Amino acid sequence: MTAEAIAPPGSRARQKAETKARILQCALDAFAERGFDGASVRDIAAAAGVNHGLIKYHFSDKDRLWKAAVDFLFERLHRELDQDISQADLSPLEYLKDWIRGYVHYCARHPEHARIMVQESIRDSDRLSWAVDKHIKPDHERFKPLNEAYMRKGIYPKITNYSMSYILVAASQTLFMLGPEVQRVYGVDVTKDDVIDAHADAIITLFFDHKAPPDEVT
Amino acid sequence: MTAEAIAPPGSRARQKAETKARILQCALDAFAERGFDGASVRDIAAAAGVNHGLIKYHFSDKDRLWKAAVDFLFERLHRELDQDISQADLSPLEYLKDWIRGYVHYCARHPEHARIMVQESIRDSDRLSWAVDKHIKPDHERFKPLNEAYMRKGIYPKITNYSMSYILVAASQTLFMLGPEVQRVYGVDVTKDDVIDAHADAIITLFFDHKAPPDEVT
DNA sequence: GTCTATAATTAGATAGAC
DNA sequence: GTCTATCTAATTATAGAC
Repeated sequence: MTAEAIAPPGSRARQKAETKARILQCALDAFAERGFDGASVRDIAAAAGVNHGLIKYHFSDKDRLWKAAVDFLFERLHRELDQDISQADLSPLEYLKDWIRGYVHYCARHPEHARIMVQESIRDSDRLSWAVDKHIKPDHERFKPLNEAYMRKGIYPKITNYSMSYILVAASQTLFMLGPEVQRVYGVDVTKDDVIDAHADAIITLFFDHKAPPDEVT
Repeated sequence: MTAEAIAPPGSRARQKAETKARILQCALDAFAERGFDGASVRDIAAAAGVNHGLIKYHFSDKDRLWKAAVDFLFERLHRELDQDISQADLSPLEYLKDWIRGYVHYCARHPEHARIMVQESIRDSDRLSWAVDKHIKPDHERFKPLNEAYMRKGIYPKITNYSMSYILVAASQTLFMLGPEVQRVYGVDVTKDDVIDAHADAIITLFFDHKAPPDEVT
C-alpha cells in the first residue's frame, strides 16, 4: 500500500509492491473463507496469478503471510474508524451512536476482518497469542476508559467492561460475518446499504433507547 | 447415545455404540478447534484411541462424520433447552429472561456448538446448505411468532426479526465461543459460574431493563 | 468390529533456473 | 523478481486381514 504510493508507476519496485499487495489481498480472502489450516498457499498464489514459490520470497512462510494479513486488517480498521470520528461537538451519547454506526458499516464493508479473527480466537495458539498482544488487547485497553465513562454517565448499564465490549462487538459484526448463512435463512443480502443502516439502528435502539414495559402492561 | 441406553452393558452392540460415541465426541472437539478443513480424521481417530479405518466403518466419510456431529449438537440443544423451560406461569418478559439465562448457560457449557457452526456459516458451501435446511432455518422459524409477539408487547423494540435474532444469539454465545481470546485479553475464565451468570444478567439488563438517560442529564 | 497396509492427492518448503 | 522442479510429509479414502 505505502510502497505503491511511493514507487513511480510502472517501475520494478512498483510492480513488486503491487504483486505483494495482490498476494496479501488473496490471502485475506482465503484465510477468511477457509481459516489458517484450510487455506493453502498454493491456492492463494493461484488466485493472485503467481507461482507459489513467490510467496516464500515475499512473505517467507505461511505463518508470516497470515500475520501480514492481520496487520493489514487492524491498520485499515484504525485508518477507517479514526477518520470516521466526526469530531463535531456531540453529546457523549450521540458520539457513541455515531461511532457504532461507523463500526457497523466497517463490519459490513470488511467482513473478512471478523471472519479471520474469530476463526483464530476460537482456539488458543501462538498466532492468537501474537494477535492478542499486538492488536486485540491494545484495542480493548484503548476503549476501557471510554467505557467506564459511559457507565458512570448511565449510558452503559452497570455490567462488566468485557461483557459490554463483547456484546457490542458481537452484535455489530455477526450479521455480516455470517452473511452466507443469513442469505440462506432469511434471503437477506447483508451487503445492501439499507440492511446495514437498519442493523446499526437496531443495535442503537435496543441498547440505548429501549426498555421493556413493566409486567403489568403486557 | 440411544444405543448405549438400549444395549446391555458389556455386550458387543454396547461397545460398538460406545466406540461410535467416543469418535463423535472427539470429532466435535476437533471440528470446533480446527474447522472442517483443519481437522483430520486421523487425529480424530487417534484422540478416540481407534484406528482411522474405523471411522469409515462407522461414519462412511469425513463429510458424514461432520454431519453426524452437527446433528448431535442440535439434538442436544433442543433436549437441554426444552427441558429448561420452567413452565411456571411467568409473565412473557420473565419467561424470556429465563430462556435467555438458560441459553447463555448452554452456550457456556457447550462452546463447541457455536465454534463449529460459526466456522461453517462464514462461507457458503454444501455443508452450510445442509445445516441451514435441516437445523438452522427450522430453529429460526420456530422463534419467529414468539419474537413477533414480543415486539407487539414492546418487549422487543421495533427492529427486523433477523437483526434481533442475530444480536441476541451473538451476544449470548460470543464471549464463550471466544473463550481463549477472553482469557488472554482480560484474564477472565468464562467457564466459571459467576462469569456466566453475570453475562446473562448483563444481556438481560442491557436489552430490557436499561435505557440511556436523556442528553441534558449527561 | 477393529486394525494393517497402501494408493492417490495435496500440502508447505526449498533449490535453482532465468 | 518470478517461475520450474522437486522433496518430504500429511491427508482422505479404500482394500483386505483377522
